Amino acid sequence: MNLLPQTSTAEAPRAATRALHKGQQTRAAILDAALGLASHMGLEGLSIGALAEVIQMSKSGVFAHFGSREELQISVIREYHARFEEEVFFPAIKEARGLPRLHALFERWIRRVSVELDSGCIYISGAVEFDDRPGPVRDALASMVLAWHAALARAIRMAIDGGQLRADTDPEQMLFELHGLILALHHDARFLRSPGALDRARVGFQRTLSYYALAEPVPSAAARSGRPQR
Amino acid sequence: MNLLPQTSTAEAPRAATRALHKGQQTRAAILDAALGLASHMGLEGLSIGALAEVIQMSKSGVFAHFGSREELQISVIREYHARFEEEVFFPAIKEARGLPRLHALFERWIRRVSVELDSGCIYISGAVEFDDRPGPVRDALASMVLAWHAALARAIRMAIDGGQLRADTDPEQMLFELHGLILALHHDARFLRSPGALDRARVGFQRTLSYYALAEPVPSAAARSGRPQR
DNA sequence: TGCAAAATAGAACGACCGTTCGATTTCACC
DNA sequence: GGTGAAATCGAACGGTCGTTCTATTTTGCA
Repeated sequence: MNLLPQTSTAEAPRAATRALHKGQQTRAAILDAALGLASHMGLEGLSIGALAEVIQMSKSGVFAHFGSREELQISVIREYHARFEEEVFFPAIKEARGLPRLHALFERWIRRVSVELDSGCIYISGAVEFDDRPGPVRDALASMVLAWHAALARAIRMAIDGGQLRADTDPEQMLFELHGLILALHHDARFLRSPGALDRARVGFQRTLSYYALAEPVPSAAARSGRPQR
Repeated sequence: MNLLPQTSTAEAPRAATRALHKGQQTRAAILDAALGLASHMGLEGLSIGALAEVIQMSKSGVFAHFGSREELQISVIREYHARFEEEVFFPAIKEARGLPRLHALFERWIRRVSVELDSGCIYISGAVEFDDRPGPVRDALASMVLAWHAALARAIRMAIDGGQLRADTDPEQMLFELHGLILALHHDARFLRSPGALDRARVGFQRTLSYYALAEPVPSAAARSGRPQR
């Protein structure tokens, strides 16, 4: 059973048996604060000065742990990835293959995105911030997102193989639509503060499922009356 | 027939009959460049210095036209709104009520979002940038987005009244799902640079339509086998 | 053509940014 | 308990930011 990519928190000491050295535990504290800060201000809005103030450390003290702002951003992405795995992926993977697992993945994904307290989804905000900005940060972000999408596609494919979804289901297409529900949820809940968004995402999930679980291929009936203009 | 909110470019001169005074045409040129810049760097990344360089003017010269950066951002939002109206809303509203109009709205919306040359959608990037930041910029953005959503909901409602969509269709729910397709398209096309995204959005639209145009209420059949964990 | 008004330029401001460097403190281990 | 290494600090750097002033140029109209 394959997981998302390597979870190891970057460069762990060779002898990882001993308790955390001082440096690593403050580094963890910094990352924790950075994660909260980045989810509010975005990865681009994350500044070392503001971070130092939250942590109650000197700017240079914080800086020394990462060597550059870019490396800090990447570390934040990796930390988010690790938490995402722990809160969404690992619990859901324990469910039985097929629809139960797919449902668990979606339901936990929904909750991760719609928490309003802290932590807007860095995958989503990062995708918008870096869609025009090549570089290592974008690469790190993209690889994490792609890994997560691949995990979802795998779950969909298992439901197909198990006969719970139509055999002609295109996993990428279905994933596209489910991902859309998540993004709409994020938009309506976080930006518009629309209270019903969470349930709309759930309804959309059931509606999508009800289609791909159907027997006959495509009820193309009345849908084709609205045609494109060219 | 109601349009999106007032289109008037902010404060036009009382005697608007005459040709544009010098100030207004440079203001228009500035806004044009600002729009291009903001769609690449985001509204928060839009800086007066960079803008002045593009326009080949002094920083203070640019600044004088808006009085503050915030007012510049709001002006950019209004300008984007006007262009969005012109490229998406007005042409589509000429189509016959019901599915043809709804389809035209969606198709033009899709194209507006997926152009890769310039102009990422400011509605989408702005929503992510300002979902945690109250203030006049966020308010302006939200009111434009809500107006656009209201226009779409109206089009959906007309299709229901015309008998082209099921009578029990929830317009807000259907809008939520269509909006999700747009957001997924924006994500996959712009961030992941996935080439098939445009067609996936179109397929998703037809699939959504095929459901809401169906006769019987809900084929709840096999869809309920995956249950939430609480 | 001349003149008030509008538009633009240029320099300067305080603030924050990421980063560097050398001094100093704190830690881990023999 | 001492000692070398690791962690942290504080000051300073060059740069960009939005904004404010005061000149200077350009415009529109009598």
